[in-house]
Amino acid sequence: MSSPSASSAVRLAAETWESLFRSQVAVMRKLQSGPAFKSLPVKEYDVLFTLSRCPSGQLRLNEINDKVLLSQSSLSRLVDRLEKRGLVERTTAPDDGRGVLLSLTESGSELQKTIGREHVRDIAQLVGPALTVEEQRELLRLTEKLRASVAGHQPTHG
Amino acid sequence: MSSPSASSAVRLAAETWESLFRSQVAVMRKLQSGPAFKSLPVKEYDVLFTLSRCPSGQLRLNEINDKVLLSQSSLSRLVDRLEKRGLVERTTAPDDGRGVLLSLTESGSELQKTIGREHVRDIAQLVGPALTVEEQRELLRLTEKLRASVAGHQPTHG
DNA sequence: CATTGATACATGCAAATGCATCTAGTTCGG
DNA sequence: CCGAACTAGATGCATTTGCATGTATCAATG
Repeated sequence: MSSPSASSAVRLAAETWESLFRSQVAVMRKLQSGPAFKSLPVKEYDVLFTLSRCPSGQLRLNEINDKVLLSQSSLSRLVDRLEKRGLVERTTAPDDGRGVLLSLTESGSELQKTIGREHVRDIAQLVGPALTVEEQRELLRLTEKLRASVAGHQPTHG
Repeated sequence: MSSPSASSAVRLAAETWESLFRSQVAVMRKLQSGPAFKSLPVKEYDVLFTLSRCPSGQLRLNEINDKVLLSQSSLSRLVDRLEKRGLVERTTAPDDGRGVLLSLTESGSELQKTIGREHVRDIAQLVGPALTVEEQRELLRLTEKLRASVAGHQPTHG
């Protein structure tokens, strides 16, 4: 806790997070202002996307909640909206009566694909020119490592 | 536009962004749930922080708006709240009567420092164990490069 | 310097969000 | 089996957000 470089280690971590955060803001701002998200807000698309990547095609609400930066109640209501538009379906979880399984409808799957294609192009246009392929691979590796480490951590506040 | 690996380049960019985004969500979720932000929401702290880093101590609202993921109107009202709490001050820009310069009050500066100290510790606790110093330096470099590239880009939609 | 268009920020209003709480289903100790 | 503690998700309500628009200032053009 008191090595010669303890404070510089703390500073480096803070600067790294700050830079990661600002780059996320910059990219996200561009992406969400694009025409891909005129028909559906990014956060709602993100739920459709998450469902589309899931092998079983179904996810519990709390699993989805881990992936998006929304409170439980906000996600519940976001899903209300998606359901009202006929893009997803709620089902009671078979093994746990409290749980809700969410799945894409045909229409939801189609909309996800349509937006997804455009979205992926937008991403490539932003990230492609910014970083070499090698740099992208490294950024992918580092952020994945960071996410994995953070996901498996206790708060430890105090 | 049609090299053999065009589609895999697109996929890599998309996966890289996805990973960056999810890691940001995971870290942010931990950070904002900590006790550091009981007294002030993260977004409001972020404005205080941004002002505290600024050499002149003053920033235009539109400059701040570039750094945070908020609409212009939401930032305007967020600043209302900060002003009402006596943490910042609005001044008309001397060289441009339309503009508003924002600066920290003494009280705002103190609160920023108090929260900031705790916040930086939390960050170090999350990022420090996740990545080596070398990896953090590389992540810092890559995200900074990405941000700089994206900031200087036209939308190019269509 | 009048006019037209653009830029910076504020505001009305509807929609989204989060906190606290509620309901229902599950788990565990006896 | 029963009841207490726990978990998943829904809901009431106040706050926050964004879109559209308003107001004031600036810049460009004739």
